[in-house]
Amino acid sequence: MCAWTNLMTDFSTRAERQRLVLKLESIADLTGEEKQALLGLPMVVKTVPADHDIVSIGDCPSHCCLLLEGWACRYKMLPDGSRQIMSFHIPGDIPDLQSLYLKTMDHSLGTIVPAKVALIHHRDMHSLIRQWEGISVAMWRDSLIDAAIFREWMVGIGRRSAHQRIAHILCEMATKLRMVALNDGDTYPWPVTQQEVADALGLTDVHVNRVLRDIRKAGLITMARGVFTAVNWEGLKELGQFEPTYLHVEPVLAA
Amino acid sequence: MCAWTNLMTDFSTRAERQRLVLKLESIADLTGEEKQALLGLPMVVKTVPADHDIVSIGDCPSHCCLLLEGWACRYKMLPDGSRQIMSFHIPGDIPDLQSLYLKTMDHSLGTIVPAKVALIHHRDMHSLIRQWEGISVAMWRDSLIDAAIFREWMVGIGRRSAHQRIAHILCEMATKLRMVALNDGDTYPWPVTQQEVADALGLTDVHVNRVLRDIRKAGLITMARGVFTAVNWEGLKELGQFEPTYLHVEPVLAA
DNA sequence: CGCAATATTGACCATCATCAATTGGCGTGG
DNA sequence: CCACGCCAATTGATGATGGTCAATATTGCG
Repeated sequence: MCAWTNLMTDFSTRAERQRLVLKLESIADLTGEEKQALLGLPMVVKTVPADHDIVSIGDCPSHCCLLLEGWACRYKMLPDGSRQIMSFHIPGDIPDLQSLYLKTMDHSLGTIVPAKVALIHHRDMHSLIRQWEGISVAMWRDSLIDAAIFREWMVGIGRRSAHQRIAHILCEMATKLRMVALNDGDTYPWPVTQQEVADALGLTDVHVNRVLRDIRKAGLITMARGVFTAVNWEGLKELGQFEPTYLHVEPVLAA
Repeated sequence: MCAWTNLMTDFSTRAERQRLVLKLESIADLTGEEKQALLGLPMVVKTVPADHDIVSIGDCPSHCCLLLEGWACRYKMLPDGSRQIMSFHIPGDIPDLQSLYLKTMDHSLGTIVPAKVALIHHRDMHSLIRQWEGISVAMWRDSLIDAAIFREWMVGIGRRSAHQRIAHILCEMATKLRMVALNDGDTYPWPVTQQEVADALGLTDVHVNRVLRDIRKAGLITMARGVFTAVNWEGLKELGQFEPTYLHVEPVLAA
């Protein structure tokens, strides 16, 4: 049951294909030819409502998906009905790149808010990777950075307090949003419910609520109506022990 | 401070290079030429004592490491001295493949017991990947399976009880050991201390001890002197909610 | 305006952490 | 061969972080 069948469909605009170039350029160097090749990549654009799967566990997708608008998350359900969210994704991300090499999805990818995604056929992606070294390197780096973020989340869930975890994820998402210029000053979009934060951090919604109140009262952030502001960025970083090395934003020094 | 400088060093034997072929064949199809290419790969063998880093956080390695003997783990230390282990590795694994594309280590790789590793220069690995499609696919799959295991651990630490987590990790390691024929019947090597299990699962050593006692008393396992036996494999799987899909051992159907 | 989803707060409780002491296994050296 | 010492395993007592259950307030939205 793919949520996007029967939904609005269109061919991609140039601006949308440009998004992919911008994303990959942020993680590896690309030649002019490589950028041209990316701009020629066939993509089909679909919209997906909030809280719907883009790809579900057990699926064997034939396409990768580039997130154009909205937020998504990867998650797994447990037998008792609880959920673990394993990553949040923002525009520019390619959350199911892995389906290129692992046929069966071992988790689901769902929207958090209404989203627009571009579907890229595996065949096309494979031939691009085969042909262009720079694109291949960018894809490698992207999925390895993905894994690095998983590891950092494990550290948080395993060894950090609830206060530290929440501060940390705010820092992480703020940094990721800044990298693709999706924020305005110290203010960031925050379309995630407290229940979703709880599912991401191994907590309950009730506890997330209390901790957010503490962090607000401590004057580190404000948060309201889908927006969060880092009032005291240094303090927030310190509370969350945020050290962005694992995001590997280091200047990319060619292949 | 590389732990292996000044330690015993040697060129690899054919059997050791064969290990790499076996590992990669277990995750992707290789042609005869590709296997030959792998057997020709220059490797230098080193021994590393127990509890020493093979690569440390912050390092910029010039080599990848193939684990030949012993167990290793990837981990991060926290400011308060606590530790999160993010993966266990057994012979055949290439735990720092990521250093091929991400210059700086964002975590450390250390031994659990005395180990023997083969070092492969990035240059050689890169040229192999560039030249041989099958080897490239195997490497991709390997690092994506790695990421899938991280995600599964997140699920455990975030949402499973201590009993479930411990049962789950026993199932996982048993399955991995069976895949490379490192066990004997229902008995598996288990060189990991309770403290290390605790650091992997986000628990304390004391609690791991109590939970292991429960699981032993329930007749699911026995564990002693570096060896563990699955007495009731089905029961253990059920307790741990172990579903090995995420290990992607599905029959590999060509590229 | 009214419903539904989300956020918020309170009271109580459980899992797991902390602190501390004891036991057992095993290698080493006298 | 046995005593010593070290490390890991084990057990007990107590406590704190975060979970559960439940009620109420807000907010967004048609």
